[in-house]
Amino acid sequence: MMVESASETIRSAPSGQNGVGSLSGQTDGSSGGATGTTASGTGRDMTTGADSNGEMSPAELLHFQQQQALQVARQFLLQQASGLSSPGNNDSKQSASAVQVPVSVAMMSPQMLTPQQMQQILSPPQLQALLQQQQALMLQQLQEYYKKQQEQLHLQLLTQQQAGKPQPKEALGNKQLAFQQQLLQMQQLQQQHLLNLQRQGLVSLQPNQASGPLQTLPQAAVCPTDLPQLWKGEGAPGQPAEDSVKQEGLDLTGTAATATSFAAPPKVSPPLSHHTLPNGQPTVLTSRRDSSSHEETPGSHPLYGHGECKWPGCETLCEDLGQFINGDLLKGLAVEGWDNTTSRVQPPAHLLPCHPPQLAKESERLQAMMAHLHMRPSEPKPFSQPVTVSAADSFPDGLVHPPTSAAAPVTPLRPPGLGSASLHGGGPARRRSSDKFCSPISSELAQNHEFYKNADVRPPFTYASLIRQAILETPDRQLTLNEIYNWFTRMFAYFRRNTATWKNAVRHNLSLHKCFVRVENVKGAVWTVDEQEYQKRRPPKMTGSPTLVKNMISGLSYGALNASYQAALAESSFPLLNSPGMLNPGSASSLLPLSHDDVGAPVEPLPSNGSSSPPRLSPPQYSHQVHVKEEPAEAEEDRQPGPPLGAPNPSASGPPEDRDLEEELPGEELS
DNA sequence: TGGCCGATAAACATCT
DNA sequence: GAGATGTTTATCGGCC
Repeated sequence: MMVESASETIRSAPSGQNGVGSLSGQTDGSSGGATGTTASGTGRDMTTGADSNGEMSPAELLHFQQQQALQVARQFLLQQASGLSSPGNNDSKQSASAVQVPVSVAMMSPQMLTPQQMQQILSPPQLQALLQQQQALMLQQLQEYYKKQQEQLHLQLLTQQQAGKPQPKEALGNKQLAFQQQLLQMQQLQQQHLLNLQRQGLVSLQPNQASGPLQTLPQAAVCPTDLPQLWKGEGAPGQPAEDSVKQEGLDLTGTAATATSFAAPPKVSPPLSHHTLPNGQPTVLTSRRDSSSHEETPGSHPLYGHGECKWPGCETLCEDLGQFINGDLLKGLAVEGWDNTTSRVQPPAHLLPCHPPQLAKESERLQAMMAHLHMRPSEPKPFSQPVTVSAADSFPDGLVHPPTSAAAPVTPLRPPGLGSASLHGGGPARRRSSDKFCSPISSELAQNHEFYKNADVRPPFTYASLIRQAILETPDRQLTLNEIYNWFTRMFAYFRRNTATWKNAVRHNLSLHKCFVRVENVKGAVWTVDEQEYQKRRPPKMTGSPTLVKNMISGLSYGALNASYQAALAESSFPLLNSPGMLNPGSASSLLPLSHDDVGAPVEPLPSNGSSSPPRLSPPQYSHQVHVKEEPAEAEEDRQPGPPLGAPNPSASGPPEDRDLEEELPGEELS
């Protein structure tokens, strides 16, 4: 009964995944209307956007940039996937449950790789790096675009002034309105993009950031561009943030929470109002069209509705549209200090500040968003998750809650670089070949240490692998049971709960597998690893399996690409990649001998593979591991005295030798 | 379909 | 006696 219920609990996780799929499908469907039909839909948006101002609208520019970046990313991923996805890969099996397509990436370019595949292939740091590059590029081009846009506006104004024909206020207001709409759209699209990234777990959002207006972040946030400077310009002189207290639709938490309900946007709110677009979902684009229609409709204005200005945070009461345009809307210019008589050739940001506090707020938001995208690895990152039905119900914020407080497995994310099976709530570790062959535990842990540390995701490794990793990470190559427990809880958020279950499993594995040797120490009993036994227990039948061979080879090539890509990304000063846990040679070297624990064993039975040394490993080490199983016991006993790294520990290296003889010597204990 | 492997649960023994 | 530790068995699911 207990087993049954437990199994049900485990099986409920995949259903949760299906929930993701269904919800994502929903969202995808809704987004498909606006952006899912990238080819045609974008084109429509582009036309509408171009209709209004005769140029590329911010929406389409943003869209275009996203697609460009994703296209590059996908091309890169395709190269990897071509090697990774073997015919027998689990993709086919995933397809049933992988119907879900997370919104943001898929909506931009549904062709080629799916976001899941991206997540499978790329580790979170890589994905984050990719996204950050994408964001940086996007922002840069947006910045250029707005520069041009503002310069054009300014030039037009100057021309009109010099011609002595002051532009009618209404025309000016319309011009400015169009630009403000574009600004809003850009912000909304960015938020939408960010939200979608959060849903996919590609970007984390700290609760404080989510709930708290992003303006609390320092101004000197890691901003790849000087866009905030441009935005602030001289027209937005450090407005007090108190004026921007009202955080309505743009609040990311709210957007996440209302993600499921946005499909039915309020009908009464103006399209560009943040009330209307609580989560910046693709309705932004739809609303763009709506806004165009609004502009065409006399007596209506996207920023005006229900007798008040719909500019976020303004809500100035206006009796009619004319009063709104001539009064509230243009008042912003006067407030800002715009002087039609002066010929200022200043950054045209001052054209915008109809409501300077709001502009400052929005600019701060943007800053915060960009700063958020440059999150530091050291920060506790409650990795966001794809919104599942159950998770969305229980965790409206869409974030992974602290594992210690999590009452139920959340399994928010696909463990990086691994198959979707790793997502199965209780079953990821049940995968055998794929995770072992394609994802060396040590390198995986080295790359995604922060991920597993903070995300309540079950590591896709067997208990034996984890125990071994824990033991081998120590200088002495030995750990007490309690220390192993501590390592588990320290390294994995997942193991901070259900302690009885996994601790029992740990003990079970320690006792069950011969590779774990119990040694009586002065401090008590410690556990060590018998590498030979560990390698022995590896399934040797892989030799004849072309699929596994291909997987393995693909994994190696992936490692090469991964390394090169990480190196390339490292140049972009991506913090995660420079974090000690990522590419730190020291930590990497300490883990290096272990990194092929899962790869080396499968590789080793392949005679021809000996030449193709894994890129991530130094040839000597690799060959060393290869010999572990092939060499006779006496040869490996020659190696035994010295662990791959660290000082040889007599107590650690001794027992394995005894353990090797254990099968013949019943009395296995040394003591 | 069966075997293998890993996860999980549980019972039991031993030790502190 | 309680808890931690260690061993063993049984069952189930995933994968090949």
